[in-house]
Amino acid sequence: MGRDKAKNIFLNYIREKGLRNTRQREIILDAFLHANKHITVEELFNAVKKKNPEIGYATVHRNLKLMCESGLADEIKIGTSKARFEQKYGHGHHDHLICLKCGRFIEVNDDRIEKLQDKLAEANDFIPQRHKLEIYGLCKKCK
Amino acid sequence: MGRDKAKNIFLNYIREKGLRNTRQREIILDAFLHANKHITVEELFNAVKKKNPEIGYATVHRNLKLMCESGLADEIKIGTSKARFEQKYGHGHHDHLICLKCGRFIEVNDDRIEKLQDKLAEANDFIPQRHKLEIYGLCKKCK
DNA sequence: GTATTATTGATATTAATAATCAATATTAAT
DNA sequence: ATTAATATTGATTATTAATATCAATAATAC
Repeated sequence: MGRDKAKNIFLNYIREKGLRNTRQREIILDAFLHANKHITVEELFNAVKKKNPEIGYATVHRNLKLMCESGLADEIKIGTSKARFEQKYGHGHHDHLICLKCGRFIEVNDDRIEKLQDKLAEANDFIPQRHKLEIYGLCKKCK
Repeated sequence: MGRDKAKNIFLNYIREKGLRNTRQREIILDAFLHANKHITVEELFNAVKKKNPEIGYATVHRNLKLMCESGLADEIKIGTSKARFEQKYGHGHHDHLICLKCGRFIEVNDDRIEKLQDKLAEANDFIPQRHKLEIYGLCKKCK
Protein backbone atom coordinates (compact mmCIF):
# COMPACT_ATOMS: atom_id res chain seq x y z
CA MET A 1 0.00 0.00 0.00
CA GLY A 2 0.96 3.64 -0.35
CA ARG A 3 2.44 3.85 3.08
CA ASP A 4 5.23 1.45 2.20
CA LYS A 5 6.14 3.45 -0.85
CA ALA A 6 6.07 6.63 1.18
CA LYS A 7 8.33 5.01 3.71
CA ASN A 8 10.78 4.06 1.00
CA ILE A 9 10.93 7.58 -0.31
CA PHE A 10 12.00 8.70 3.12
CA LEU A 11 14.48 5.88 3.70
CA ASN A 12 16.03 6.43 0.29
CA TYR A 13 16.38 10.11 0.96
CA ILE A 14 18.06 9.33 4.28
CA ARG A 15 20.49 6.97 2.62
CA GLU A 16 21.31 9.32 -0.27
CA LYS A 17 22.12 12.10 2.12
CA GLY A 18 24.37 9.89 4.19
CA LEU A 19 22.03 10.19 7.15
CA ARG A 20 21.14 7.37 9.50
CA ASN A 21 17.99 5.51 10.15
CA THR A 22 16.94 5.32 13.76
CA ARG A 23 14.26 3.71 15.86
CA GLN A 24 12.77 7.13 16.63
CA ARG A 25 12.77 8.13 13.01
CA GLU A 26 10.75 5.10 12.00
CA ILE A 27 8.31 5.52 14.83
CA ILE A 28 7.73 9.15 13.97
CA LEU A 29 7.39 8.37 10.28
CA ASP A 30 4.85 5.62 10.99
CA ALA A 31 2.88 7.86 13.30
CA PHE A 32 2.85 10.58 10.66
CA LEU A 33 1.67 8.23 7.92
CA HIS A 34 -1.17 7.04 10.12
CA ALA A 35 -2.12 10.44 11.45
CA ASN A 36 -4.80 12.89 10.47
CA LYS A 37 -4.39 14.84 7.28
CA HIS A 38 -3.21 18.13 8.71
CA ILE A 39 -1.21 17.66 11.85
CA THR A 40 0.88 20.00 13.98
CA VAL A 41 4.21 19.17 15.59
CA GLU A 42 2.52 19.07 18.95
CA GLU A 43 -0.23 16.73 17.82
CA LEU A 44 2.23 14.34 16.26
CA PHE A 45 4.39 14.54 19.37
CA ASN A 46 1.41 13.54 21.49
CA ALA A 47 0.57 10.66 19.18
CA VAL A 48 4.14 9.43 19.30
CA LYS A 49 4.35 9.88 23.04
CA LYS A 50 1.51 7.44 23.65
CA LYS A 51 3.52 4.59 22.23
CA ASN A 52 6.98 5.88 23.04
CA PRO A 53 7.04 8.34 25.89
CA GLU A 54 10.80 8.66 25.73
CA ILE A 55 10.82 10.41 22.34
CA GLY A 56 11.34 14.16 22.66
CA TYR A 57 9.52 17.05 21.08
CA ALA A 58 12.63 18.31 19.33
CA THR A 59 13.10 14.97 17.63
CA VAL A 60 9.57 14.99 16.29
CA HIS A 61 10.03 18.54 15.06
CA ARG A 62 13.32 17.77 13.38
CA ASN A 63 11.97 14.70 11.65
CA LEU A 64 8.91 16.47 10.35
CA LYS A 65 11.23 19.00 8.76
CA LEU A 66 13.28 16.17 7.33
CA MET A 67 10.16 14.58 5.87
CA CYS A 68 9.45 17.86 4.14
CA GLU A 69 12.95 17.91 2.72
CA SER A 70 12.52 14.38 1.46
CA GLY A 71 9.39 15.40 -0.40
CA LEU A 72 7.15 13.23 1.74
CA ALA A 73 5.50 15.98 3.71
CA ASP A 74 4.41 19.50 3.11
CA GLU A 75 4.26 22.33 5.59
CA ILE A 76 1.26 24.59 5.48
CA LYS A 77 0.97 27.77 7.44
CA ILE A 78 -2.31 29.60 7.83
CA GLY A 79 -2.03 33.11 9.17
CA THR A 80 -0.29 33.17 12.52
CA SER A 81 -1.36 29.73 13.67
CA LYS A 82 0.97 26.78 14.13
CA ALA A 83 2.41 25.09 11.12
CA ARG A 84 0.60 22.00 9.96
CA PHE A 85 2.13 19.14 8.03
CA GLU A 86 0.39 17.00 5.48
CA GLN A 87 1.34 13.93 3.53
CA LYS A 88 2.50 14.64 0.06
CA TYR A 89 3.05 11.16 -1.32
CA GLY A 90 0.16 9.93 -3.46
CA HIS A 91 -1.47 13.21 -2.82
CA GLY A 92 -1.30 15.68 -5.65
CA HIS A 93 -1.20 19.42 -5.40
CA HIS A 94 -4.34 21.00 -4.08
CA ASP A 95 -5.64 24.21 -2.61
CA HIS A 96 -7.58 24.77 0.59
CA LEU A 97 -10.95 26.14 1.54
CA ILE A 98 -10.58 27.13 5.18
CA CYS A 99 -13.58 27.59 7.42
CA LEU A 100 -13.22 30.68 9.58
CA LYS A 101 -15.64 29.27 12.13
CA CYS A 102 -14.65 25.65 12.73
CA GLY A 103 -11.15 25.71 11.21
CA ARG A 104 -11.87 22.83 8.87
CA PHE A 105 -9.67 22.44 5.77
CA ILE A 106 -11.31 21.33 2.56
CA GLU A 107 -8.98 20.22 -0.19
CA VAL A 108 -9.88 21.33 -3.68
CA ASN A 109 -8.42 21.50 -7.11
CA ASP A 110 -9.26 23.22 -10.33
CA ASP A 111 -7.15 22.73 -13.40
CA ARG A 112 -8.47 25.85 -15.05
CA ILE A 113 -7.26 27.94 -12.13
CA GLU A 114 -3.89 26.23 -12.25
CA LYS A 115 -3.53 27.00 -15.94
CA LEU A 116 -4.58 30.61 -15.53
CA GLN A 117 -2.03 31.01 -12.78
CA ASP A 118 0.71 29.84 -15.10
CA LYS A 119 -0.44 32.28 -17.74
CA LEU A 120 -0.56 35.07 -15.21
CA ALA A 121 3.00 34.36 -14.16
CA GLU A 122 4.15 34.15 -17.76
CA ALA A 123 2.52 37.47 -18.58
CA ASN A 124 4.68 39.00 -15.86
CA ASP A 125 7.90 37.43 -17.00
CA PHE A 126 7.84 35.30 -13.93
CA ILE A 127 8.80 31.64 -13.65
CA PRO A 128 6.36 30.00 -11.27
CA GLN A 129 7.62 27.19 -9.08
CA ARG A 130 4.81 26.64 -6.63
CA HIS A 131 1.79 28.44 -5.38
CA LYS A 132 -0.64 28.64 -2.56
CA LEU A 133 -4.32 29.38 -2.86
CA GLU A 134 -6.41 29.65 0.26
CA ILE A 135 -10.04 30.63 0.27
CA TYR A 136 -11.41 31.65 3.65
CA GLY A 137 -15.09 31.59 4.47
CA LEU A 138 -17.79 29.38 5.94
CA CYS A 139 -18.17 25.66 5.31
CA LYS A 140 -21.55 24.05 4.83
CA LYS A 141 -21.81 23.05 8.47
CA CYS A 142 -21.07 26.54 9.69
CA LYS A 143 -22.82 28.77 7.21
CA MET B 1 -4.90 63.44 -3.58
CA GLY B 2 -5.56 59.93 -2.31
CA ARG B 3 -3.49 60.34 0.77
CA ASP B 4 -5.83 62.91 2.23
CA LYS B 5 -8.81 60.65 1.70
CA ALA B 6 -6.93 57.78 3.27
CA LYS B 7 -6.11 59.96 6.21
CA ASN B 8 -9.75 60.85 6.65
CA ILE B 9 -10.76 57.20 6.67
CA PHE B 10 -8.43 56.69 9.56
CA LEU B 11 -9.40 59.82 11.47
CA ASN B 12 -13.10 59.04 11.04
CA TYR B 13 -12.55 55.53 12.32
CA ILE B 14 -10.72 56.93 15.34
CA ARG B 15 -13.54 59.32 16.08
CA GLU B 16 -16.30 56.74 15.63
CA LYS B 17 -14.62 54.40 18.03
CA GLY B 18 -14.20 57.08 20.66
CA LEU B 19 -10.45 56.90 20.33
CA ARG B 20 -8.12 59.88 20.36
CA ASN B 21 -5.93 61.42 17.77
CA THR B 22 -2.34 61.96 18.79
CA ARG B 23 0.79 63.51 17.43
CA GLN B 24 2.40 60.06 17.16
CA ARG B 25 -0.60 58.64 15.38
CA GLU B 26 -0.48 61.26 12.67
CA ILE B 27 3.24 60.93 12.21
CA ILE B 28 2.99 57.17 11.87
CA LEU B 29 0.06 57.42 9.50
CA ASP B 30 1.91 59.92 7.32
CA ALA B 31 5.00 57.79 7.27
CA PHE B 32 2.93 54.77 6.29
CA LEU B 33 1.19 56.58 3.48
CA HIS B 34 4.52 57.74 2.08
CA ALA B 35 6.32 54.45 2.57
CA ASN B 36 7.07 51.60 0.23
CA LYS B 37 4.27 49.32 -0.78
CA HIS B 38 4.97 46.39 1.50
CA ILE B 39 6.48 47.49 4.75
CA THR B 40 7.23 45.69 7.99
CA VAL B 41 6.70 47.12 11.47
CA GLU B 42 10.42 47.44 11.86
CA GLU B 43 10.88 49.28 8.59
CA LEU B 44 8.12 51.72 9.39
CA PHE B 45 9.55 52.17 12.87
CA ASN B 46 12.90 53.08 11.36
CA ALA B 47 11.30 55.53 8.95
CA VAL B 48 9.41 57.17 11.77
CA LYS B 49 12.45 57.24 14.01
CA LYS B 50 14.38 59.39 11.56
CA LYS B 51 11.97 62.24 12.01
CA ASN B 52 10.82 61.48 15.53
CA PRO B 53 13.30 59.42 17.50
CA GLU B 54 11.12 59.50 20.58
CA ILE B 55 8.35 57.33 19.11
CA GLY B 56 8.52 53.74 20.29
CA TYR B 57 8.29 50.47 18.43
CA ALA B 58 5.17 49.39 20.30
CA THR B 59 3.38 52.52 19.22
CA VAL B 60 4.19 51.91 15.59
CA HIS B 61 3.06 48.32 15.90
CA ARG B 62 -0.20 49.23 17.62
CA ASN B 63 -1.03 51.89 15.08
CA LEU B 64 -0.37 49.61 12.13
CA LYS B 65 -2.86 47.19 13.65
CA LEU B 66 -5.28 50.03 14.10
CA MET B 67 -4.89 51.05 10.47
CA CYS B 68 -5.79 47.50 9.50
CA GLU B 69 -8.90 47.68 11.66
CA SER B 70 -9.86 50.95 10.06
CA GLY B 71 -9.66 49.33 6.64
CA LEU B 72 -6.75 51.48 5.57
CA ALA B 73 -4.08 48.84 5.70
CA ASP B 74 -3.81 45.15 5.06
CA GLU B 75 -1.52 42.68 6.73
CA ILE B 76 0.17 40.09 4.56
CA LYS B 77 2.12 37.19 5.90
CA ILE B 78 4.37 35.11 3.72
CA GLY B 79 5.52 31.86 5.26
CA THR B 80 7.40 32.41 8.49
CA SER B 81 8.70 35.85 7.69
CA LYS B 82 7.62 39.06 9.35
CA ALA B 83 4.22 40.48 8.63
CA ARG B 84 4.11 43.16 5.99
CA PHE B 85 1.54 45.90 5.72
CA GLU B 86 0.26 47.44 2.57
CA GLN B 87 -2.03 50.33 1.80
CA LYS B 88 -5.55 49.32 1.03
CA TYR B 89 -7.16 52.63 0.17
CA GLY B 90 -7.51 53.15 -3.57
CA HIS B 91 -5.90 49.82 -4.04
CA GLY B 92 -8.19 46.96 -5.00
CA HIS B 93 -7.77 43.31 -4.22
CA HIS B 94 -4.81 41.65 -5.84
CA ASP B 95 -2.63 38.60 -5.59
CA HIS B 96 1.13 38.34 -5.35
CA LEU B 97 3.93 36.85 -7.37
CA ILE B 98 6.78 36.45 -4.93
CA CYS B 99 10.35 36.07 -6.08
CA LEU B 100 12.16 33.37 -4.15
CA LYS B 101 15.51 34.94 -4.92
CA CYS B 102 15.16 38.67 -4.33
CA GLY B 103 11.94 38.67 -2.31
CA ARG B 104 10.21 41.11 -4.62
CA PHE B 105 6.42 41.23 -4.60
CA ILE B 106 4.61 41.71 -7.87
CA GLU B 107 0.96 42.57 -7.63
CA VAL B 108 -1.32 40.89 -10.11
CA ASN B 109 -4.96 40.34 -10.77
CA ASP B 110 -7.00 38.10 -12.97
CA ASP B 111 -10.76 38.30 -12.99
CA ARG B 112 -11.13 34.88 -14.49
CA ILE B 113 -9.24 33.34 -11.60
CA GLU B 114 -11.38 35.28 -9.16
CA LYS B 115 -14.54 34.00 -10.76
CA LEU B 116 -13.33 30.41 -10.86
CA GLN B 117 -12.49 30.64 -7.19
CA ASP B 118 -16.02 31.65 -6.37
CA LYS B 119 -17.35 28.76 -8.42
CA LEU B 120 -14.97 26.38 -6.72
CA ALA B 121 -16.19 27.50 -3.33
CA GLU B 122 -19.79 27.26 -4.39
CA ALA B 123 -19.29 23.74 -5.70
CA ASN B 124 -18.15 22.81 -2.21
CA ASP B 125 -21.04 24.42 -0.42
CA PHE B 126 -18.64 26.97 0.91
CA ILE B 127 -19.26 30.71 1.32
CA PRO B 128 -16.06 32.51 0.39
CA GLN B 129 -15.18 35.70 2.22
CA ARG B 130 -11.65 36.40 1.18
CA HIS B 131 -8.77 34.57 -0.36
CA LYS B 132 -5.07 34.60 -0.79
CA LEU B 133 -3.18 33.55 -3.86
CA GLU B 134 0.57 33.57 -3.83
CA ILE B 135 2.72 32.32 -6.66
CA TYR B 136 6.35 31.69 -5.79
CA GLY B 137 9.08 31.59 -8.37
CA LEU B 138 11.66 33.75 -10.09
CA CYS B 139 11.07 37.27 -11.30
CA LYS B 140 12.47 38.52 -14.59
CA LYS B 141 15.53 40.01 -12.95
CA CYS B 142 16.38 36.82 -11.14
CA LYS B 143 15.51 34.10 -13.63
C1' DG C 1 -9.09 74.16 34.38
C1' DT C 2 -10.31 69.65 35.83
C1' DA C 3 -11.67 64.89 35.48
C1' DT C 4 -11.68 61.00 32.76
C1' DT C 5 -9.49 57.78 30.37
C1' DA C 6 -7.01 56.57 25.95
C1' DT C 7 -2.23 56.51 24.59
C1' DT C 8 2.45 56.13 24.94
C1' DG C 9 7.02 53.93 25.50
C1' DA C 10 9.83 50.84 27.89
C1' DT C 11 9.82 46.44 29.14
C1' DA C 12 8.07 41.77 29.95
C1' DT C 13 5.58 37.93 28.23
C1' DT C 14 4.11 34.56 25.05
C1' DA C 15 4.40 31.17 21.60
C1' DA C 16 6.42 28.79 17.95
C1' DT C 17 10.61 27.47 15.92
C1' DA C 18 15.25 26.44 15.81
C1' DA C 19 19.96 26.04 17.93
C1' DT C 20 23.05 23.98 21.43
C1' DC C 21 25.52 20.25 23.35
C1' DA C 22 26.77 16.22 26.01
C1' DA C 23 25.42 11.52 25.81
C1' DT C 24 24.16 7.89 22.84
C1' DA C 25 23.45 5.09 18.77
C1' DT C 26 24.25 4.00 13.94
C1' DT C 27 27.09 2.91 10.22
C1' DA C 28 31.17 1.48 7.76
C1' DA C 29 35.65 -0.30 8.03
C1' DT C 30 38.67 -3.49 9.83
C1' DA D 1 32.67 -8.43 16.68
C1' DT D 2 35.39 -4.20 17.71
C1' DT D 3 36.40 0.09 16.77
C1' DA D 4 36.29 4.75 14.88
C1' DA D 5 33.77 8.34 12.99
C1' DT D 6 29.99 10.96 13.29
C1' DA D 7 24.83 11.54 12.95
C1' DT D 8 21.05 11.61 16.24
C1' DT D 9 18.75 12.25 20.33
C1' DG D 10 16.52 14.73 24.14
C1' DA D 11 16.65 18.27 27.42
C1' DT D 12 17.38 22.71 27.48
C1' DT D 13 18.25 27.26 25.90
C1' DA D 14 18.14 30.85 22.44
C1' DT D 15 15.80 33.31 19.02
C1' DT D 16 12.26 35.72 16.88
C1' DA D 17 8.09 38.11 16.08
C1' DA D 18 3.95 39.49 18.05
C1' DT D 19 1.55 41.09 21.83
C1' DA D 20 0.54 42.32 26.80
C1' DT D 21 1.60 45.11 30.84
C1' DC D 22 1.71 49.29 33.38
C1' DA D 23 3.04 53.71 35.25
C1' DA D 24 3.44 58.17 33.25
C1' DT D 25 1.52 61.24 30.04
C1' DA D 26 -1.67 63.53 27.06
C1' DA D 27 -6.18 64.19 24.60
C1' DT D 28 -10.94 65.10 25.05
C1' DA D 29 -15.40 66.43 27.24
C1' DC D 30 -17.36 69.03 30.67
